[in-house]
Amino acid sequence: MLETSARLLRLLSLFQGRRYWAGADLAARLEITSRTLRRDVDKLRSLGYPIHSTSGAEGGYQLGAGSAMPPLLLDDEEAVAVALGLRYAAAGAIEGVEEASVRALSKIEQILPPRLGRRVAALQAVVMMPPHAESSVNARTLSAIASACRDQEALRFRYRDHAGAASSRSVEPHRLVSTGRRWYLVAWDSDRKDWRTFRVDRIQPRLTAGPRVVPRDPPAQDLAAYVARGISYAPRCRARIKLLVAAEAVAGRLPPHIGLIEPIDAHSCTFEAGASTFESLAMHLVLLGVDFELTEPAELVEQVRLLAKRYARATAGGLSQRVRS
Amino acid sequence: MLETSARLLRLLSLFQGRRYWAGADLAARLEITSRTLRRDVDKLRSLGYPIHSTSGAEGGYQLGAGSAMPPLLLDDEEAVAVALGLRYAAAGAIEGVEEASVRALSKIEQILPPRLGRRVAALQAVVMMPPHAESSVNARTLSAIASACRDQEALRFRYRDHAGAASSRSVEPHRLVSTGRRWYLVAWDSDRKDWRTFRVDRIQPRLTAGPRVVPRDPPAQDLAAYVARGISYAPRCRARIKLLVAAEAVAGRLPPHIGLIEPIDAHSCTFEAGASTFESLAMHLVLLGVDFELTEPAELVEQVRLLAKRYARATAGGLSQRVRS
DNA sequence: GCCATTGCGGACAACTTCGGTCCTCAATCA
DNA sequence: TGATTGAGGACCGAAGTTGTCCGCAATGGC
Repeated sequence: MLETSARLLRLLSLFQGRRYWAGADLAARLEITSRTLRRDVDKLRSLGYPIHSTSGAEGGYQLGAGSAMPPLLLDDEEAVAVALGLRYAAAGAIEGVEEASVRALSKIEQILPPRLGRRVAALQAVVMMPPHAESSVNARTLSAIASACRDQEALRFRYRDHAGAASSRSVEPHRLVSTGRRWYLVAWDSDRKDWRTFRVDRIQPRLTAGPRVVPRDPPAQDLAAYVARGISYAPRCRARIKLLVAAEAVAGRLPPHIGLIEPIDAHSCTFEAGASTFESLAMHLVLLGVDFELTEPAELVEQVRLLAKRYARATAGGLSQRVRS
Repeated sequence: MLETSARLLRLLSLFQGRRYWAGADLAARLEITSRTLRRDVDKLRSLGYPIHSTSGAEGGYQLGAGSAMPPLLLDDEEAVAVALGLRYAAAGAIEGVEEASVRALSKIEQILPPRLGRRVAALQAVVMMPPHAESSVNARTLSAIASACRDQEALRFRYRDHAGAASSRSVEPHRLVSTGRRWYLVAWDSDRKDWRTFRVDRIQPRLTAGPRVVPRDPPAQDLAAYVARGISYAPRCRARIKLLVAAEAVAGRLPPHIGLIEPIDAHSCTFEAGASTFESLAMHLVLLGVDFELTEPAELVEQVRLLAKRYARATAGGLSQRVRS
């Protein structure tokens, strides 16, 4: 039933536009009887979307926050805003989500209607990059490379190596890696027949998209570590923290370039971490969301205290979670 | 058919994760025969999603950019990145999309699973606001107010007026308006029984959400103009530009606070615009996407030339639009 | 030019679902 | 208590779904 599918999508979209809906209103909007509406609501529920309802006068339906992310239905303006926000985040303005931003960006740019793409480009042209992006990376370049990685397309670009010498490269891109300060592309160099790591800010991609290639086995399991070794990146601030949970419980909960988790026993482990500032180190610690013991260094202790306060303030002003007043 | 709807969504999500898919792969993923896959593809097509396909060896399917925005299917990481990027954009970092950002933000925060909401809050606590946000507005406050407007909920907050005197307000929020420099809330003050305009950066919202209220007629049709009058906001840079299209053709194509469109005749009109810098004025001009005549002021002319160049550069490095290499 | 590969889509049949109608029940609030 | 609103069972005709089988068309390597 094509019409049913479309209607479910419309129903979701209505719920994203407004929180509360009376059953009669929804039924009228969708041009169905209220019985069918109830059935549709049931369908959404059985698809995993938590729709609360209340009886009586002033009753109605409301979509709550579930355990999984429902599809986001954006109008044109909103899509442009999201694309711009992601470009910002991907450029390094928001530490900790760079890789996810690029992934989301390549998703949205792939399906963004051309007329909206033009608006994004126009707005982007005037927007300044975040001040602390060390070597500003073109969001479009990032997104293009990310797409090539995802779609397994060969890529040709001009590259300026650390000595300043320019060369033309032809590669099979494998993955983008962000060290938190810079972007790197791990790719198989077709000419040199070996894996290479490229700094993205030194890449000038060609317009032409290459043919599809079969994916190769990556040069290392932990690409973040592979890149880190290759570029001898030495974070200024380091610390060893004892976490009061099992190693498995935190594995994969934080970007891998942040630090190493090593088990001590069944309910504690060591977190060896490095970052460019104690502030960001403290943040990642808080992000882990587990109990830990921390005595030194003093700077980190202080930062964690500061963060705890900020975090409290930030959450104190939050949205209420009530179902109904 | 519930399963069919869910499968269509999964199919869309697969397409957003990778561009090219062989029919057999898709069918295997969805555990259906290739015939059913073709039927599903047809369904998506008839729902308006442009899915291209190619025959022959190495053939396959690919989702292109259509004329409408398909639902965005994000994983957890990506959702967090989007929420953070939007908070950034809403805070004024990206001129021109503030209102859309807030709308998208309140959409996504409403359905964001709580565990992701915590991550957003944690990351947000460490992220600095954009440097040029004149009076920094808490993204959470903005999002809370936007939700209240959308859901027609009464709102109580503490307000510090321009003299610095604090008061407690109880309002029926109507709409958020961004002048490009600051956020304002247009609301019906329940105590004073009149419309009021509040500067959002002076609002300290209460946690408790109020009861739902029936929407009132707004105090003016053009709320942006209403707010602008109320705050006597005088942009430093002004210009009158002759646009070579009918007034109707551009109406509603740009944020209303930017300027006024007045018809001259059937194929031209006057654009009276103001902005804080000639640069942003030039941007909005380019954004209109129509032919125009511009001779003065000289600063604006220069900015438009600069912008045209930048715009060209920005689009020159773009993603290719090919269907297949 | 041949041939393998891959997508296209019609036809069919067994089966499932859909959606309107009609009904009773339960919760909520004035 | 009564009005309002959601919940959901029963029924039934109409409509959609899916796998199977088929021949056709486009593409690219040999």
